[in-house]
Amino acid sequence: MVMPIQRRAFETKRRILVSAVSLFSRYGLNGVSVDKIAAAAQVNKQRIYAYYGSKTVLFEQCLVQIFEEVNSLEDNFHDITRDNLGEMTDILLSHYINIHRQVPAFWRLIAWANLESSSSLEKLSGIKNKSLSYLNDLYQEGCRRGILRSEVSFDTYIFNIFAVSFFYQANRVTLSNTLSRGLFEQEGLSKLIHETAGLFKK
Amino acid sequence: MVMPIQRRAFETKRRILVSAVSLFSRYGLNGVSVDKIAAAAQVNKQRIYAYYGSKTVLFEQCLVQIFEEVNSLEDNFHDITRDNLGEMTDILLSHYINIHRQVPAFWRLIAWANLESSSSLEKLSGIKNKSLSYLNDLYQEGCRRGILRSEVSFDTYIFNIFAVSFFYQANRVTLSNTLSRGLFEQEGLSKLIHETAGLFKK
Amino acid sequence: MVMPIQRRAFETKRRILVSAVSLFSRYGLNGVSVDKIAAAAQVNKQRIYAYYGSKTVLFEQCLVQIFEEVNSLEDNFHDITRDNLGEMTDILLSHYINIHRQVPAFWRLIAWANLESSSSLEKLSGIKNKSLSYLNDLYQEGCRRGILRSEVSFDTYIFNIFAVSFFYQANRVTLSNTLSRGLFEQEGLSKLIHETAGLFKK
Amino acid sequence: MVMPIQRRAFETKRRILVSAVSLFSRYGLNGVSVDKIAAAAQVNKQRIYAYYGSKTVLFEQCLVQIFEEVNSLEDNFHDITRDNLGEMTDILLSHYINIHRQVPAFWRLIAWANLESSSSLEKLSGIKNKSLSYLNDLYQEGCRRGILRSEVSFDTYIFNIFAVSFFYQANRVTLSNTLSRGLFEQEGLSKLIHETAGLFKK
DNA sequence: AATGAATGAGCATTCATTCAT
DNA sequence: TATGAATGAATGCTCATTCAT
Repeated sequence: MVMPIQRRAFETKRRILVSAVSLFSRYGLNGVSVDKIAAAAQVNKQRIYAYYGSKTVLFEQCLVQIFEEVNSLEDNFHDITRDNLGEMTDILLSHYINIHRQVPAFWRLIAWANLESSSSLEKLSGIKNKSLSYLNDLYQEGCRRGILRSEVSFDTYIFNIFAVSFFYQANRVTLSNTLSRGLFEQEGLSKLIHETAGLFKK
Repeated sequence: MVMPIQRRAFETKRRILVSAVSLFSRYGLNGVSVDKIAAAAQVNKQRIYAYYGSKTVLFEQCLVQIFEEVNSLEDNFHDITRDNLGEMTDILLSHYINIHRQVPAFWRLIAWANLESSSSLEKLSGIKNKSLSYLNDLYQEGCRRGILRSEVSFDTYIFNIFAVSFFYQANRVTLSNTLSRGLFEQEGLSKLIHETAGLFKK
Repeated sequence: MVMPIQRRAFETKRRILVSAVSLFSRYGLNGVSVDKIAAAAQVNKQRIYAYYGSKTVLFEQCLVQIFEEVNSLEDNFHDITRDNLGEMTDILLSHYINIHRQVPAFWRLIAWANLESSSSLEKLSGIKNKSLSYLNDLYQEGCRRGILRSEVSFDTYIFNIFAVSFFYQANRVTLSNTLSRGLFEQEGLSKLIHETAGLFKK
Repeated sequence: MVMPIQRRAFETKRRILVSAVSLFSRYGLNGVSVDKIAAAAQVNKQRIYAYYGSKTVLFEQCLVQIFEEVNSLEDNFHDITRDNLGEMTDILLSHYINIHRQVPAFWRLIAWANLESSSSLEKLSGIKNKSLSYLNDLYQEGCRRGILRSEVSFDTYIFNIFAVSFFYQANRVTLSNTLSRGLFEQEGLSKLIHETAGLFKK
């Protein structure tokens, strides 16, 4: 009693990707051997080359995969509505900081890619964050109503949010040695989020 | 006319460090072989082990080195005085973005360290940013005079500045594929700096 | 409008052989992968095993194939007749040198086979050169008439012709580095052919 | 009690070359793995790269080595003198056929090189056969005395001798299946040598 | 007849590190 | 202090061959 052939192949390919995301995010492109990915996926090494062509291509596919995964976690932005625009920034900051905490593969793969990729990663261009236009609409509404600062563009707004949440996770090791360590305890984080969110309120 | 033996050893050790900073920052701990560092420093490989013990220790020394280097570039904050507190944030943002552009080894080594270091990098603790207390004084003065927002702590202030400048450089590759590419042209950057600085003004 | 199934199989088998001859002659038994033959023949790899059993057997079939091909090119020896026996050797030398130039797969496969084959290549025994007896008759006639040297047997005669023409092509790379390079220009070749042919004339 | 370091290294390098000549001549560039050479030479694989750089370069060095070896076996041409010019060709033919029999690595490496080398093997240019000018002198003398055919140039003469002796060894496998098998028995060979030598006598 | 999936061994080359001088 | 020699384990990738459909 065997699996239908396409499904089996599909699962093999999937298993490779899952293992690769996990390993690449931890150790980076150069830190992981194809052998180890194959072992982790319980797959013959050759399958990796049959399905992905090269280690580098596999790495890029991992990036695409993690972006899609994280994108699909953002449906809950619909709890931000016209009625609680004042808390929008708090919600977004908390959301992204949480994402980076719960899906560390996200910031890690991004960081590895920025360091190790010589290529232009054009495959990512296709994965536009679908929430952005929705958030933009809300942001404009907030400005109109005088809740948010209309002299600050949405581009700057979202950039700051991304920057703060990414930086907070991605630079823990160095930051906790160079800035105050309190930042990484619950109280410090709350203060950071609250005060940063305040920056955008009128 | 030969160099005294201690001085010669010192220069050898130094040459190793300089080459290592350059190579590690570009290719990371795993991306660089000891052979290549030795070749770049025009030094026998064994010298590296004699002076630094292991590749990992050498990498950590590179981090310390780059932090010290960058710290020494910050003297010029003395052009921020009580008379131009309104432009303080613009100056700081521009300064750090410039540093990251001119000394890419800085953010790169930091990024590698955050990804690759399992250790706690305690050696960095010693290198407190000596400018911070000076900037803190200025910031408090700005708040008192009503130029800056007194409900925002200095911790949050400096964190945001570090985050924005680091993120801007370190995530170029992925950002230019996922956010607007205009960000990385002159006009986009000016807008980002100006609007971000505005956030901190009352 | 589909091909009858047997004919289709026949063509598949043929396509494999043609691609294999081309690749094996260029890169040898060890230099060619079954995958590449399959790709060149636009055939599933498994077909090769179905039709030929193994890579080695396929290689031997290529040898047989090229011998048959070259044999079929020799009909034109009928332009050697009793009336121009004096030019017989010139014609033969030119002919074989031309063959080796135009069908390099011939000498190459022969050379590979002599180097790589541990087996005795008995399959080749069946392919006797059908021109040989015809040429033998002409040679004897030439001897009788005093045009050729009757103290030289036909075996020696034909061996010399094969040797010179084969060696000329098959050792170009090393010869042009160890003997005179002029050999491989038009003039040098003409001289070689003319003088060698002269050896056999009385 | 250890060997002086340079001598030890020299022997290591030598051992690699000897093993490589033996293996490459038998199985060709593609048929031999660096691992096997290292094992045969009882040497760490890395040494091969330290001393020769790559498998290809090592192969080329093997060619150079075998040419030098064979060249050094030719001193005995001094048994050809002005007194036995009539037997010169017999002696040369026997000599080279013997060389190819006793040092099969010679013709085999040459054959592999002609098949596998994409490069131009310019390293061989340096190793001009030092006997050639000596033989040329004798040949001219033979012509003057009316023993040899003055209408045949030395170039053609030596080419024929090289061709026959090489072809006789290098094409055994295919020849014994396509021409008469008697060639490769003692009697057949004697006849071939005697009759071929006769071609060059007046 | 034909195909994609799968495998285990092998490949050329490089690595971090230690040894001997 | 400085160096070349040496090592054993990886590394990314390919191979000939077989299996399942």
